[in-house]
Amino acid sequence: MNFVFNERDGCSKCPIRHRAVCARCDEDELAILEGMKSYRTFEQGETIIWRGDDLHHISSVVAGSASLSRTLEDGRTQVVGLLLPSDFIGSPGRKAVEFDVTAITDVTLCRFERKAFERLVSDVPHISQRVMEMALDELSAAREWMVLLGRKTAREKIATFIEMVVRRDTAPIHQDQHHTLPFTREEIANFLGLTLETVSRQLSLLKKDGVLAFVGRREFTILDLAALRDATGDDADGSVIV
Amino acid sequence: MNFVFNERDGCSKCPIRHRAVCARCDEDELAILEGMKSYRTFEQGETIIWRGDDLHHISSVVAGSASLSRTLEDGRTQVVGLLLPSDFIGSPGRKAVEFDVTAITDVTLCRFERKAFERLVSDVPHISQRVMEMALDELSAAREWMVLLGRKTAREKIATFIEMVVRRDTAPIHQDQHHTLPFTREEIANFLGLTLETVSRQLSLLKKDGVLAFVGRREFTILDLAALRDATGDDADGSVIV
DNA sequence: CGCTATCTTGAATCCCTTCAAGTCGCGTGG
DNA sequence: CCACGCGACTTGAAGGGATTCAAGATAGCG
Repeated sequence: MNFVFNERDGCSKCPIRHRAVCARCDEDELAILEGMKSYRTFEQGETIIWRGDDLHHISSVVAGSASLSRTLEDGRTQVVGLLLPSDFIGSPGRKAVEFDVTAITDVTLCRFERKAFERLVSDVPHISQRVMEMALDELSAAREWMVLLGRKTAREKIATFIEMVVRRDTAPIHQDQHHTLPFTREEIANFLGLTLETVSRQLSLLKKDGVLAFVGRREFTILDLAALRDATGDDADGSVIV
Repeated sequence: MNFVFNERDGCSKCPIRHRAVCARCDEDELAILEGMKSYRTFEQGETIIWRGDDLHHISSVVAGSASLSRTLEDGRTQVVGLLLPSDFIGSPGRKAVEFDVTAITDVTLCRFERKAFERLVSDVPHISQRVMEMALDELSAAREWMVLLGRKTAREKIATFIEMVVRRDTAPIHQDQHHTLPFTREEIANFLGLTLETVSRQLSLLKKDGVLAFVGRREFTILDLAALRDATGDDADGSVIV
């Protein structure tokens, strides 16, 4: 299941073939997409598109990760979404993007010219069905995050974040597994609506409380999964309804 | 353009005909929907569906308004969305709802049995296209709200909220127009991630600063639109990208 | 006209931020 | 190989904005 991305390969060998906007397409439809797509890469830290920029393409993240964020005039910034492989950038029907998109790691995008993609949305039901599914999933995730931003304490935010990172890595979650934080303290802070100092302090507290153990600054293991779950503020059952 | 809802009328006379999930449907498709729909009403304050409940229907709000919210174990609650006429409740493809849905005013829903609606999503492209559009719009709105919840001060939150309420009423916005807050202080607080006392205090401050004038507790006019805009923390241009 | 839910205002507290000073760790170049 | 330098991180102390707790005021309704 571990594909390595190679531009030369056709769509059928694409690592996100079964999760991206093309997931429901059959071979014939895939052939159409094949003729329309182009790739572009961005380096870590590079801005992929600025808020307000004209939206020439609808893109899917093939490899790497990116963030969606908004920065207020005085510099406060809030991350409103993470884009992982298979997630898409840009909305069909919108001429501009509403958030800054920044490459967290090196990123490869599979892009479609926007007008052409909008025709696909009209003509190929499998496309609109899949985009609908993905948008509804994103919407759920965004609302879940709103609860965190609006009502959770710093400790609960951090615990929820750690649990999310770990769940991305492995399912089901076990104790004593090794994990890596793929973000700086500042990125975590902008994601959780905190300052980087508070993030640092709360991580230290979780460490002091014997919930997490750190090896270096980014590598950690969970020592007490129950305590971590408890600290999230969510219901005991895990709060994840699929 | 001001339809009054009457169950006896067919879909073509429905007040949300051109905005709801059926917006893109032609007359033939509408005839199918006509045979599948049923109405149900809820009284103000009534819970329409609880988080975790089985989702038997996909519904559209025809009249009235409802809120989507989550309540943590200790009672903290966060409103994650407002449902106004034409907005839908429930996601095709999901067996349960993830948030509590509560009637803010008396509410009338137009409902489709979920399984049947999911077949529509597969068979009628105009449905999936429209749901896709609506989900993408909701997603944008949710992300915009995440910025507010994560990074704005109490004053900025209140100013943004007032501006939103006013924009719903009238476009373009003028000073000295009369408006009504359709929520209690507590509902506003749960929407903004604040306490009701803070909401009250900030409204009093805006009044003292000559930005708003109140007639009673819910009725107000804008005295200084520029100051209100300024207080939102958003860019001068209004931040609304369509 | 009085009752009650809603709202306002005050005072104390607390959690997070801000400001400031280090420490750590990693890559680079001597 | 180690010193150096710099970005990332940690920790402390002070400050502030929002919450909490506690009275009252107001308005809308029977």
